[in-house]
Amino acid sequence: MNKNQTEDESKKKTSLNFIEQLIEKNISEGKNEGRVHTRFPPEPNGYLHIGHAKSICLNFGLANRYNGLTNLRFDDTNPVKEDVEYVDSIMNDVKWLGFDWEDRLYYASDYFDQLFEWAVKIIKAGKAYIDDQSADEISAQRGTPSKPGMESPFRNRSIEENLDLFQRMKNGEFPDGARVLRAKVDMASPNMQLRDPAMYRIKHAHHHRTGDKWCIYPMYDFAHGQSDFIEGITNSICTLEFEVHRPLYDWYLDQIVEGNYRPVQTEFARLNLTYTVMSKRKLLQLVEEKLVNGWDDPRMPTITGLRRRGYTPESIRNFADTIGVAKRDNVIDVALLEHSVKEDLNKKANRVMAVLDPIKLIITNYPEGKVEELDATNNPEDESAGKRTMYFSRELLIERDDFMENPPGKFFRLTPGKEVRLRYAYVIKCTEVIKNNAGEITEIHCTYDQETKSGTGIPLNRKVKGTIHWLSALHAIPAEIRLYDRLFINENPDITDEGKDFKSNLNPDSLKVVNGFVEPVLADAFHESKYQFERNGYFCVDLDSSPEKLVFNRTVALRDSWAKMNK
RNA sequence: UGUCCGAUGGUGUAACUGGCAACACGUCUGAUUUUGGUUCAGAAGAGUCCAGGUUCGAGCCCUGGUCGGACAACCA
Repeated sequence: MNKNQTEDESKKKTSLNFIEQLIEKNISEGKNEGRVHTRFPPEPNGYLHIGHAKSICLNFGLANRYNGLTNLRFDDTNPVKEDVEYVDSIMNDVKWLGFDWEDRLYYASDYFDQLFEWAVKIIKAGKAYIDDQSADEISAQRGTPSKPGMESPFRNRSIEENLDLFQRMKNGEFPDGARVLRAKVDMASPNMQLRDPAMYRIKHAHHHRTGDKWCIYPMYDFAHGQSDFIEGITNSICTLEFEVHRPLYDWYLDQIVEGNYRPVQTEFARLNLTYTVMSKRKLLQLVEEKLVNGWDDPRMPTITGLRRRGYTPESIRNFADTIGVAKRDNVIDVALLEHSVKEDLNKKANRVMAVLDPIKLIITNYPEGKVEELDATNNPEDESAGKRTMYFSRELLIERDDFMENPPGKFFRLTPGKEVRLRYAYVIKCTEVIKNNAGEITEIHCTYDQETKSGTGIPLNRKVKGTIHWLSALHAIPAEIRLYDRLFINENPDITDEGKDFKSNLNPDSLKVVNGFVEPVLADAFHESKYQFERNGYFCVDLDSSPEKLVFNRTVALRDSWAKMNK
C-alpha cells in the first residue's frame, strides 16, 4: 500500500505534458541559459473566456514551475478591431484568476518603430517587396492548397523602389489597400502561409495607443515572433491553428536574429466545451444582438461571466489543471467545469436556506406569537465558519416541490401523514392540506414533535426519510433569484441543421427569474459571497444587488440530485 | 489534388530510453449522514484507428492505409 503510494507520487512527478518535456530537454541542453520565459498575448478585441483561461494557466503555470517569467502582451496590430475597454477587462480578468505579470506589461504597438526598421532591413536584403495589386488580385494569384501560386508582377522591383514606396506608405501618401509590403518567400510552397505573405498593410485608422502616428500596421505574423524576440521569450505557446504559421514565424526570425537566442513556437489544442460556443466572433454577436445581457452575463463562458456566476479563481485553475494539455482536438464535458466549482465551493460556501417557490406551512401545535432562536451550522466542512441564528415560528415557508400530496415511488420529502425533519429544527408531520376553490394547495398543516429539536443530542427513536429546508414566514427576506441554465440546448452548438446558424441552438429557458425568500443573515450579504442553498445548488450574491434588492445567481444546479428526485 | 498535425475506456490526460495500459471526471453498488449534498468503500468499463514489419517483447520504432483537424484575410 505504502509502496504503491510512493510509486504513484513519483509517477505524478515524472508525468509531464509535452511542453514540459520540451522545456526540460531545452534546460538540460542549456538552451537560452536554461531560462523559461512565456507570455500571454491576447488581442484586445473582446473579453477573455474559459479557453483563454486554459492558455493563461498554461503560460503562467509553466513559468512558475520552472522559476521563469510570464509577460502580458497585447497583440494590438489591428486598430480597427481593438479597444481600450478590452485591454482593461483583460487585465482585470488575468489578475482575478490569480496571476501576476509584475512589471512586464507590453504592447506589440510598443514595437512598431523596431518592426518598421526590421522591415526595411528585410527589403534591403531583397527579401520583401511592395505589391501594388489589390487584395483580390493577390488572392487570385495565391493558388490553392493543391495548386502553386503565381508570382506578382511587382515581385522583382528594385530595392530602391521598394524602399521608397515603403517610406511613402508610412508617410500616408496612399489610401487604404493601395499597396502592401510582402515577404518574398516562395509562391510555389506547399504551405500557403509561405506564398509571399503580407507584412504591412495600409490602414488610416486611429490606434487605441499610438493614435494617428501610424497608417501602416504590421500583420500578426510579422509582429508576433519579433515581439517574442524583443521580450526574450523562450517558449511562444499558441493554439494548433498556428501550426502552419510556424515556418513563417521561423523565417522572419531568420531575417533578424543574430546570436544564439531565439524563441520557439509550440502549439497546443484549444479548449472546446460541450453546450458552449467559444469563438470571440460568436460571443460578440450574442452581446451585440442582446441575446445575453453583456459580456459578463452569467451564462457567458467569459471569465467575467463565470465570476458573476459564482466561479472561484481556484476552481478555474483546478479545471485547467485537470483537463491537461495536448495536441489532439478535444471536447470537454461542461459538467467537468461545473464539477470543479462544486468541489471548491463545497469547502468554502456557507450553507444557507432559501425558498424559491414558497408554500405556507402552519405548525398547528406551536404557540402563536412564539419565536425560537435556533443554531444553524454555516459550513459543516469548516468549523471556523461558525454558526448563525435562525428564527422558528408557527408560520413557515417551504419549497412547493418539497411537498407532494400523492407521491410517486421514491419521494423522500413531505407528504400527508408522514414525517420529515426541518433542518436545524424539529421533526414535523403533515396532518392536513388546505386548498382553494381551484383545488390548488394554499397551506399545509403540520404538527411538530417538541422532543426532536436539533442539537439537543437526544437520539431519535425513529427514522425520518427526509430533511427539508424552511424559513419563518415572518422573518424571511424577499430576494430575486436568477436561475441560469446552459445557454445552448445542443451539446455542440456550432453544429446546426443546414442553413441555420448557431443561434438556433440557444436555450429559450436559460434564464429564469424567481422571487423567493432567503434567511435574514443574507440581508447584509456582501458582494461575491458564495452560498450553498440547501438542495437548490450554489448561489452567489450578484454583483449588482443592493441592500434594497438582493439578487442571487445560481452557480451550479445540482442536476443529478434533481434528476433523481424527480424520477 | 498539396503540406502540416493528430488518433489510448463514455470524456479528458498519462505510460521514462520498447517491459503486465494508469489517473481524474462520469457511471453503477454499498456504507455513513440532520442537505437525495459531502465523505468513505468497492465494481464495471479500453487492450491503444486498421494492415503488415522489426523485436524475446510494440501504445511507443518502421512501411502502407483509414479517419479527423488546420492552411488559400491587406484578421489574430
